[in-house]
Amino acid sequence: MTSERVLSVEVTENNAGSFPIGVRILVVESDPTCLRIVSKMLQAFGYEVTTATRVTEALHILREKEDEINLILTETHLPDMDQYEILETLGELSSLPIVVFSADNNESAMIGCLYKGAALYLMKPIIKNDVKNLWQLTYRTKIKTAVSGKGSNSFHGGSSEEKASSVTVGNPSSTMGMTDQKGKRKELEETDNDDEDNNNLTVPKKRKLVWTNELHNRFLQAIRILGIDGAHPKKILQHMNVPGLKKENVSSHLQKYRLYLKREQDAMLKTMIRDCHPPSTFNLQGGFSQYTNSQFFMTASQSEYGNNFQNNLCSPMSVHSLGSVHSPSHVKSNYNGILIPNYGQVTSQSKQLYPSYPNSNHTEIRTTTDGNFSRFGQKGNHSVEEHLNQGTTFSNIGTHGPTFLGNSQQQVQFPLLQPQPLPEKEDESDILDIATVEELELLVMEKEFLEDPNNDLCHFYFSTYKPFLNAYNKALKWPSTPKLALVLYNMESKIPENFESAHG
DNA sequence: GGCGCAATAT
DNA sequence: CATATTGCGC
Repeated sequence: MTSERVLSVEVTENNAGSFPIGVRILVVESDPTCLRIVSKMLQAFGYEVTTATRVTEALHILREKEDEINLILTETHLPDMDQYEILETLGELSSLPIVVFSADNNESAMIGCLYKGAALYLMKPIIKNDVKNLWQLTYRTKIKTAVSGKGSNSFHGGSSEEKASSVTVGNPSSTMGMTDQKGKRKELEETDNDDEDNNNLTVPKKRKLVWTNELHNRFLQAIRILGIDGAHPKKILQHMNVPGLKKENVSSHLQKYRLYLKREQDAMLKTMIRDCHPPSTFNLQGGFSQYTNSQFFMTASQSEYGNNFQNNLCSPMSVHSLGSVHSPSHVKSNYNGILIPNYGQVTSQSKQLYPSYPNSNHTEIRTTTDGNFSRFGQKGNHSVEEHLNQGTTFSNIGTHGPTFLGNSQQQVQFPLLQPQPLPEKEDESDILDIATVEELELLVMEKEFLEDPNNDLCHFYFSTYKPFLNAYNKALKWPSTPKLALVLYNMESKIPENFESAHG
């Protein structure tokens, strides 16, 4: 066992590297919960996911549109087929790399699968690092198969949008042609290329870039590093270091981002003017300035819905994304006992991201009344419950080079809760089993730090704290609002009696 | 030539 | 709808 973990190359330093755009993975797993979690995990890394619960279904999908799939990730214990048979059948039908995952930890099963053609054997529970670099398997396959077509530099790159077909206009990069072969091969093929034997088991003709959480996180991170002055598309692109990403993508996103910020800010100012309650707790600039790093903490009183909350200093968009960066050790409680980490802030000592919009702000929760921006940086999930954010840090932004399969270093590890007894069945109870503010606070922190699929405890949250999750998800609709405060607000009716006294 | 911005296209 | 593309002024 563990051999697959050992097998992984551990590319120490440049772990940030690149990550997949437009890589679609077919996940075959009969257990819906597991399927969901794995899917989510994959999506968090920017993969696109197609799911199947049966082998037959998977076969169907492959027959229909194998060319849209880049990799198969399958459980080994499926109801309709024997484990090795699965591999054989899938292998016959498609030439896609097959990665299996299973709870089987016996060596023979593993070896058997590998022998039967699996490219990789992952053990359940799957963790973040297991899937992080799966795209590289597709890359390998691609190269192998692409050789026939174009010789050397046909790097469809696990990267993104193929400009492949269509293309209304002439061509963007005809001039440069294939000059780029160095460090970052961001450009893809020219418009006219693989005609003859179009090996379409490469990346499909996904042309529109989807700004996933991960992608957006990188975007934000880059901006944060660069500061307002350097936050231009070109630089951002460099810092993001995502293969396949083009400057135009960044520009476009940046444009949207700024627009968003502006609207946020406007709304904020309006509400400030309307009822200018001076910030009761402390003054933003002053209050925050002591923390120059990425850890801010804000106080939030759960008493008032309206105007007691401090807003984030920076991009509301970053609320979700940056959440994962802080270390809980910094979190202290005070005031009402509630202190939550603030996400997104304007770090970069002294320089603010968007000076034109005063960052000092204290506003109401309802800065954006309808929460229509809540989605920024969010993957396009619909059901509220699906809103699980991916926490990821990018400690080594700026380093280049591809990473390899492997679970190298863990970023920030949070000491956390002991595995709780997990009620087998879904607890539909509306009553939260939370006695103190500290517990709740912990829960919020833990959720943010640990919902990270990296941690198995996410199961725990799913099934146990449904009311909390609901409230939390509701809270996400207001990006610039301290989450905990909203969670509290939303849970108001469900907070146990002793709740108040706990922090009184 | 890059950038920001707005309009327009997809 | 989110993203891409284009055109214009800087």
